[in-house]
Amino acid sequence: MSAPAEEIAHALSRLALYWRAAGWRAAGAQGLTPTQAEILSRLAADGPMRSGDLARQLGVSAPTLTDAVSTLAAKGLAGRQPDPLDRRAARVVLTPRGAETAALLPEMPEAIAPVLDGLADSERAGLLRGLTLVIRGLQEAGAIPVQRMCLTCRHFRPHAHEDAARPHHCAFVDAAFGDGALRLACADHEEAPEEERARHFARFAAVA
Amino acid sequence: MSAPAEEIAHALSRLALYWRAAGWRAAGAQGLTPTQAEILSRLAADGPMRSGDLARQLGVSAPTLTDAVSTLAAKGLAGRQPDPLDRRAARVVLTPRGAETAALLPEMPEAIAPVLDGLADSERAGLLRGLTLVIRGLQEAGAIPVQRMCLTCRHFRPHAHEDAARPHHCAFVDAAFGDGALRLACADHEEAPEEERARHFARFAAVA
DNA sequence: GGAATTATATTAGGAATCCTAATTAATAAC
DNA sequence: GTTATTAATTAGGATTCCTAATATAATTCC
Repeated sequence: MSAPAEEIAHALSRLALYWRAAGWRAAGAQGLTPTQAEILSRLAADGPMRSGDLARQLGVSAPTLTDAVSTLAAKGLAGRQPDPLDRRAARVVLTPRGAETAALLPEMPEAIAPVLDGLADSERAGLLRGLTLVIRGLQEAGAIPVQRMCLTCRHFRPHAHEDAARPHHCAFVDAAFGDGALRLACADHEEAPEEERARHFARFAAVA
Repeated sequence: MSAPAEEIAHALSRLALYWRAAGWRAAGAQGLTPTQAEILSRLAADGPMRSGDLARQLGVSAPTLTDAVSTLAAKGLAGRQPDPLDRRAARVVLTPRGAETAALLPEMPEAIAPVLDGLADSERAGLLRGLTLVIRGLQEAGAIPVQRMCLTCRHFRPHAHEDAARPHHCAFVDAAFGDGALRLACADHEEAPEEERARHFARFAAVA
């Protein structure tokens, strides 16, 4: 009855198709494919990364990632460095030109920005909250890699305040915030221990 | 300040990557690629369709769609029929084996169902509402094709009731419903005229 | 009615994605 | 020290996906 799970999946499916198609257009403007563009963006945001980590984050196999990095290397946008800690591993790094190109890539598809800006604050906050819960659930299930999000951070204090608009607290910046300010890739993230993560998640999800 | 548009885009981006990767696994179980699986699913749900419409719905170019249909035809899962109304056009149809295969494809990635089911009713409703608004916005911008969703349906009456839990009304089934029951691909959908669509959309979005 | 335009789909050509399976090399376990 | 295990690449091949060009049919404009 009140089970719109299929409709939500339907909606996510449509958006995933759109995202992919928009990725071709945006990346194509820089002479790249979506996978190449995504690699450049990740490296620009997070610094050099091991090949395997990139593959996991993009959800592709290791050989696919190797292919894409080789192509980027041939274009002079990325390179490989041996990892000093593990000589089996290779760290993928941006070249200066790769960093320049990454800076030209849009953060999101062109058409989506005005749509999101057109939503009411409460709509955006609710949407972000729901998406965050879904991502956290998929992480919990091992379906996607853990990211630097509030829900796994040791600085996160869900529902620490009475204020309904800003119930959560970030111990790092020592400030209250609401669902609208939830982060998915915070620079100050520090992974909380398993037990604490589970406790925070339960508390966050319970108070609907 | 309360502008989590970037975070929402971030979340959608992660989910799009996951969706694509999950699509490879699910389709692969039937010996298909994600594009092929998507074509079978669409045909199974909506009946024979013109090649161009399929390409638009999947967000790929016409030649890509032609490729995929040719591959499906070689596998004995789909075929082409000339369109009696327009002899330039070709309608893509499922073979019996194609219909059987389509029935085996999961509605959503395996890991997502328990996650969505684990959300509170209000979370699911809020998430669906937000996603519906985003999709409608992208349709309005011409970025994705219009679908058979409540927000474009002539039977839809947004906020026709006082009941906060079920404020909307569907004139087709003559029943009240809430955000959680919003449909994205309703079999009884009938496209409303432009003016009515805009009016409904404004009313739906305004009452947050 | 006939010519020009537009729309639908396919073909051509080629780069890149993406997979699984097999290989090489380095680390970890025993 | 030998045996797993792990990281990454190579090998091989089907498919995706693009743009540009082509054939055909429908539509529009005189």
